Amino acid sequence: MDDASHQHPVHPLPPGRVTLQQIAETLGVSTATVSLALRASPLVAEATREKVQAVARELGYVYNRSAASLRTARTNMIAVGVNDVVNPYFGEILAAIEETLAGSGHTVLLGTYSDDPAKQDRVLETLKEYRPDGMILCPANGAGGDALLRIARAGIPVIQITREIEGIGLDVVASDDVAATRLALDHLFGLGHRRIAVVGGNDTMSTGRNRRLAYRAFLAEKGLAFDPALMVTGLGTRDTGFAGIQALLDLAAPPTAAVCMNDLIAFGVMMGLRQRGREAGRDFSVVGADDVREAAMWAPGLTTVSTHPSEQGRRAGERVLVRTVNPALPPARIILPPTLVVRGSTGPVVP
Amino acid sequence: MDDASHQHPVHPLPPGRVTLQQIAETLGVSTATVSLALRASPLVAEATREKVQAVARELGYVYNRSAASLRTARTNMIAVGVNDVVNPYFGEILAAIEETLAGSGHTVLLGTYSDDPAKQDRVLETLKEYRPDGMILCPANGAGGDALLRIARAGIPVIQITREIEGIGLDVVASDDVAATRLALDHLFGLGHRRIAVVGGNDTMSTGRNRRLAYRAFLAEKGLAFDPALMVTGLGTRDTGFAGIQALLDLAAPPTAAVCMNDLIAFGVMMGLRQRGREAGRDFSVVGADDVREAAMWAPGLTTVSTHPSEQGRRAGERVLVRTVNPALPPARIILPPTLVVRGSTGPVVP
DNA sequence: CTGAAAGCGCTAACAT
DNA sequence: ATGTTAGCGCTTTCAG
Repeated sequence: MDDASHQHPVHPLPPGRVTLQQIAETLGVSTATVSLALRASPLVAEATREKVQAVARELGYVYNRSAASLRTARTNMIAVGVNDVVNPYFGEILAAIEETLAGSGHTVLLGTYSDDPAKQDRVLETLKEYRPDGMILCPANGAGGDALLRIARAGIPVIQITREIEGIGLDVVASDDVAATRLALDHLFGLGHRRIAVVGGNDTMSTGRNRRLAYRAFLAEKGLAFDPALMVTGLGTRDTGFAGIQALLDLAAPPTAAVCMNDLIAFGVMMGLRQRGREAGRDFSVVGADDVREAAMWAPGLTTVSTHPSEQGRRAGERVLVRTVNPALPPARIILPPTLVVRGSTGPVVP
Repeated sequence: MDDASHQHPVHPLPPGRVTLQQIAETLGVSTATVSLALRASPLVAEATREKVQAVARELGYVYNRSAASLRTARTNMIAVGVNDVVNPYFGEILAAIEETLAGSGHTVLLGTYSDDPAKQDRVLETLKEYRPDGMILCPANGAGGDALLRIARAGIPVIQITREIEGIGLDVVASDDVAATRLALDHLFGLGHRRIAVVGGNDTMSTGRNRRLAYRAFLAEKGLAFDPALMVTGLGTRDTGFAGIQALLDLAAPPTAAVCMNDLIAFGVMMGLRQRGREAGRDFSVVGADDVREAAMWAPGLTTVSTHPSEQGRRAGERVLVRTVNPALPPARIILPPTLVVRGSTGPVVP
């Protein structure tokens, strides 16, 4: 009787894939042994382990993580959701996360949503179906907490990064927005600036809200009047900075300095200044935020408040792994202290 | 008799996850019906479909892709392997790939390997185990074709992007290196430059090799002597450019212009020039390659040969999906024509 | 239009 | 130290 012709009554899937089973049959051992041997378990004899691994290599065996995941309910994937990977800030965060996770055998599943809450919800829903062991997310501008909470309730650890939906009780890794704002404003104040604009941000995300509140608190503290015309709302793009500085310079009483929500905005401001025949650091002072690599490369170099993006990524990676092991941990807010980096784009006020 | 206490003799996995089975039981239908209903199959009655979807939502059901993948041998994941996501060139490629794939229901699984062939091999081996439906890879500098071929032989479509291991018969999406080099050199030659350096690249990857050959061919064609001192070897980083231009300016007969392997190198060259009190476009001409977003933002703007990174990403994404559907397609080389973008960093030769 | 049954490839009890 | 067995959650024949 020809066994081979009978053992697979239907075979709709592409044949030829090597499985544990086949290794087991080739060697006349059980699949359990092969499974253990491939994972170098001490339960299996040295000699068998070597034989199994040799045959596996010979047959071109490739471990099937889908199958293992179904059994173990772990995927070794961590989903990362950010707005935009071209933005160097998110690029640095993503790179740091990827590097941290790779070190402990985890792989990044990536989703992006361009600061669009509806798209964010769709993307996160999909990522969830892959059953990642955890997720690291930067909430889209204006997004509510529902999507994140649904994920957490499905048993997947969620780490918020950079921005936070307040009060939903999920881990956060971010930079201290209030401290960052104060660092920038203190620096400019010390240089003699009194009319200081804030460019970018809005009140629909935590960073914008916190920093704008800190700005108003600072003004109040120094006895300076708040002028709404000095607060330019906008997303964190070069365009926001470029357009923003034009409007500010057209004011009857223009500012002498600007604090920007991020470095990209600051680059836009510096370009806009140059177009108006002015030079950052000489005629006008500009402070950025984040300290992306590019900030040091500009001429003049950009004075900025570093929010340590790589460090944020690393910490978020570490945190998600911790939560993977111990899901019951109480929520943590890991708020990194920002640092002022003084370069050439700021200088004493000119009358 | 209490059924609930007997139906699961062992239950080592965390309980409480909602499955198809549970939806089926709640409604008194079969899992097959639920499965079809959730995917909106026309085989199932409108009314049942609605009931099923309502219950699914109510119970907080989350589709388990690991389970589906095990059954269907498709994961809807595409693995992307690049050297470094902080590099804006790869950032743009990655973003374009992600966007293209998301449009057709595929998710990106990310791996990076910092131009290290050994790390590349490890990363690719891991990515392979997730059984992505396809892979888009930029080979590490100096890597051989074995790793890529092993993946292809395991039945996973492989698309090489930007760089290529020649002669292994796998799809490629890239820019025309020879044309790019000619575009840059013709531009400089037309401006009167005769001593033109080439900064960055090496002979262990296709782009470097091709462009350096094209450089020598151009010199020969124009009857210019080849001076090895004008060919600076190095990776595609700002540092390579910064150090490279210093060495070039120290030469007894320094060049009057430089063609760089990519924009990052060109930025480094421009910084190095500035440090020596020279200005790109006035005292020395610099041409980059790739046209990353940042190139337009410099002052002066960088003249560069665009290799259309977003377009490469988009095409690679489309190609991998095509191959997913039809794996037997003959290998294609999709070579995009580069474009010269003239900005301020080049000018007539100064004596 | 719906149900029954088998099985994707792996791991974890448990038994030997 | 190794084998037996069951089952993770889904999709797909095939029957009705």
